[in-house]
Amino acid sequence: MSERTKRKPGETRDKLMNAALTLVGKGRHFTSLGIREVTRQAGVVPTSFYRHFRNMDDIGLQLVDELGLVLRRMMREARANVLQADKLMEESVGIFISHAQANRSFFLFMAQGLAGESRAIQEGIRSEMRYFASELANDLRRLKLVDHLSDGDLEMTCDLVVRSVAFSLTDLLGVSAEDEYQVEQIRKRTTRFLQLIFVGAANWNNKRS
Amino acid sequence: MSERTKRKPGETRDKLMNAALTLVGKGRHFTSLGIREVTRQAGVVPTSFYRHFRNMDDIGLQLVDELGLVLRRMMREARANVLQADKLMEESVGIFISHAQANRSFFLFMAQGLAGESRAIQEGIRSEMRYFASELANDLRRLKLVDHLSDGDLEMTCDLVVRSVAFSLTDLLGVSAEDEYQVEQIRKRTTRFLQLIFVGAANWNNKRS
DNA sequence: ACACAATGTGCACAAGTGTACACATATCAG
DNA sequence: CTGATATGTGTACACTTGTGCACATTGTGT
Repeated sequence: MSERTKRKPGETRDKLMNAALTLVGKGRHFTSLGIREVTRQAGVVPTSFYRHFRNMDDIGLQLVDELGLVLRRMMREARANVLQADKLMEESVGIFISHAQANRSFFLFMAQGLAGESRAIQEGIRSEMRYFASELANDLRRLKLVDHLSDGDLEMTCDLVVRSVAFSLTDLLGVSAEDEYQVEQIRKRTTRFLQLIFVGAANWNNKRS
Repeated sequence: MSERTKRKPGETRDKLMNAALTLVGKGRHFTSLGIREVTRQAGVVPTSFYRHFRNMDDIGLQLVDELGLVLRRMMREARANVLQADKLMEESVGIFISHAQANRSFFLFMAQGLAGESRAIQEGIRSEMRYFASELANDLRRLKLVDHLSDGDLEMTCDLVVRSVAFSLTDLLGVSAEDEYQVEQIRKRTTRFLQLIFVGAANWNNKRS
């Protein structure tokens, strides 16, 4: 009946995760964050941390899960907006860039985690990327754009696409979102990368065997 | 005239840089290393650090320079060994993998630095990669393998190649060098990535306009 | 309404950290 | 050889860190 409860369940938990993300967004590296630092940023007493997480690795893993949600949202939007095949890559790259900017901290966290020091987090992020690549392969097959490729080759192509885009991420996160010129450069280059890859995929079978 | 001096110039400096590298090799992330930790590993008193470096970023930058040397050595070996064009990619990937394993710590440091928290180190590594890509472009042009590509397109292709290989690095560094099966998988996949890219490059002009 | 579990707080402490300062020793130029 | 300079060492201090413990507050199922 209490109209407004002073303490919602999981409130501090969210505050802590947001705090960690905020610090990452400010340029700190996740691996170098400490428990006290995070709780301070969250405006919470240090010991509260242990009510929700065992250690920093733990909070990292939970951030990976949330990262998964962000990626799914992005995929959903891409599927909804990319209708005609000819603009496929420009559109996709555009959607990717706008999501990366809207969730800057999340993507920073992702880029860091790929070479982070926690094997578990690393594996988590890698797994998200694999999932993303396989969904991409499904979509492409459904659109009948790549009938000439074997399943294995299609998977490889999508893997390379996802990697290339992920690498562009580090370019993108290195420039401020306001620097429109630089962002535009990155957009163009990433798009061309993808086009190059798909030209390769289109002519793949001719070469092999 | 002293046959053996007890203290060689720059000896501690090297010990410190090796110590930092060793710690990175052991799985620690460079950004999370502290001055005391490094000096301890080097078997040196903490204050000695300041005789050679201003702070951790400084030592990181000097490591980037040494990384440059490692990369040059690798390029030289590649140029010497890759003679016939048909085996070009297998050979190159092989050389890359063996160098990456021989200098594991250096390449770990490189992979970490790409998303590290020091803008300067990040920029340094990025610059090494650009240099590498442009040298690759020179070599390819010299071998007359890519006459149909404009300078810009060739540069882009090489950029994508370098990025893909760099990303494979994170795969490679994630498995132990003794796990031959996994290493072989990575070798195959990376080679196929490069082949795909070059098939794309070979058919690039047909597509564009 | 009540007891219990979940969550938040304050305090404490040992350990580790960056770095300043004064001093010792080695190397080198003249 | 002699001083100057570069390099290494020991001590010290103010802070920060992770985390254990006892206690306060809140939310929930019955």
